[in-house]
Amino acid sequence: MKTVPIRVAWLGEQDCRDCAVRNSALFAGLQEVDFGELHQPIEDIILEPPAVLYRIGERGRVVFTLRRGLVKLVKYLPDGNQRIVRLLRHSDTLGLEALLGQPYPHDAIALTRCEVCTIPVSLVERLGHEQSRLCHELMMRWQQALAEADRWLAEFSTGTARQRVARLLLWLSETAPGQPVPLFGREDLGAMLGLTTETVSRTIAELRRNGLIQEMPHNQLTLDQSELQRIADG
Amino acid sequence: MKTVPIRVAWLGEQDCRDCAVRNSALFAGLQEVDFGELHQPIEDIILEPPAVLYRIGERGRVVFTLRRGLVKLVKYLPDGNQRIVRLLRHSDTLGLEALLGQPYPHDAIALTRCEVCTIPVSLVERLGHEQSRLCHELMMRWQQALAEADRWLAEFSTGTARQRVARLLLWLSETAPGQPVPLFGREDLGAMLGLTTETVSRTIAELRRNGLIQEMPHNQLTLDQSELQRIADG
DNA sequence: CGCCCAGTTGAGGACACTCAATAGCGGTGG
DNA sequence: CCACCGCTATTGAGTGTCCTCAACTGGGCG
Repeated sequence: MKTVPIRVAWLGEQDCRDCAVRNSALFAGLQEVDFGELHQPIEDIILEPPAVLYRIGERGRVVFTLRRGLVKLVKYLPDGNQRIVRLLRHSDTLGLEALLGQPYPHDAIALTRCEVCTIPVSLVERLGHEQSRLCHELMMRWQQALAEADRWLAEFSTGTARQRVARLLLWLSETAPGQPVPLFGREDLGAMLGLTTETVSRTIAELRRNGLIQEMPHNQLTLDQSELQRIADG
Repeated sequence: MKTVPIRVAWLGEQDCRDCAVRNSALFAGLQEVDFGELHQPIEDIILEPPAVLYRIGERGRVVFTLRRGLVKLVKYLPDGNQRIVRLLRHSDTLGLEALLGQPYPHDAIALTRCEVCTIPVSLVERLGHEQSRLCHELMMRWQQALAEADRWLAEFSTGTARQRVARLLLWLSETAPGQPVPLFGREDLGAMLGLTTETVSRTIAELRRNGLIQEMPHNQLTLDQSELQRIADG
């Protein structure tokens, strides 16, 4: 059995050469010839929200690359409240802790429909011995995660409710500026921003009334980027 | 010239074999024999607050190991306000970004008198090619930094002012429970906790009135650990 | 149809922020 | 040695934002 509790669909083992995130994924640094090594079971699965990738405290034997979708990393406070410490998106890596034999430090839960590669730790270790480039690539991953963590602290836990919401919406639109962004439950939004669901609801309602955001089908939003940026900057 | 702007004292090159943080430092995983490689200029310097280790945007060619003291990592918001995203302490590593050729993403500023090892990136790279254990050690560093970052978000940017202050004081006493903890400027405390200086001042004054903390010489505090823990847990 | 859950909206109050004045502390210079 | 200055911490009053508790709405689904 794997550590992936909910497997909605299974795309089958597939060659990373064809991966859509080839250039930004973990094995991007490998030469073509190295892919001969990849006859390991790298599985590609699809998760429907709110599927659980892993639970806090579990010791997994796989790391994940997120090919599509959004995943939240959740911690729990002494009083039982949840706090979302980060979101992961396209080409981000999850569960690097498994490489160090450490238990996962969060719950990882899909916020949208996700496409995820599961890569056995044993494979990474084997390749890592010969491929110092893989080692470098892994460090890049960690560094990126750290930069995001710092950004979350600085942007999403600081300022007024309106500023935080605006910044989060802009963050969500970063990958594809101008495109509609998915909006999720008020409870999740609150846990990301350190606000209550009611405050988030009110703030979003106000942005909508002022025309800074517009509802689209499928819970998608179109943003007034410049105006939101003005709010975000205070 | 080095990237260290303020060098108050220089202890001279020294063999990492004798380092006080040998077992927890970056090169802990290396065998005795490997130290033959270490005829590189690993410098050991002392910084007085508020000395600057590095500035945001700089591209350094050294990583740092903190042997003694506290260092703050500072980001700046669009409105110019600062936000301290993390503190580093005994045996923590700074500036890992340099290993990836990236600019430092924060200002790193000494909060207390600090003793710091500066390790040239070139040295780490050279050793890393042969020593996969060093690679592993580096990943541990990154993971630890990430765990701390998440913790800061969850603990110090959530809850009431009293809870945040209590958690920060407990965090400061973690390395040496029961020992007095250093207290720094209200402005820094505010930037760590996402509060104003006045609120921090009021909160600390109240804790003092209630006997949960006691002033000591040299800006040191003794804590009522259990009672503070009760507050921290809400 | 009616339940259930998520989102919205409202009223009231608590908490933290703002602005402002005061107090304490260390350094400097007369 | 003391007076003065500058800086930080403290304290106060008033305001605003966000939280709490509660009622209401609306869509999805059995």
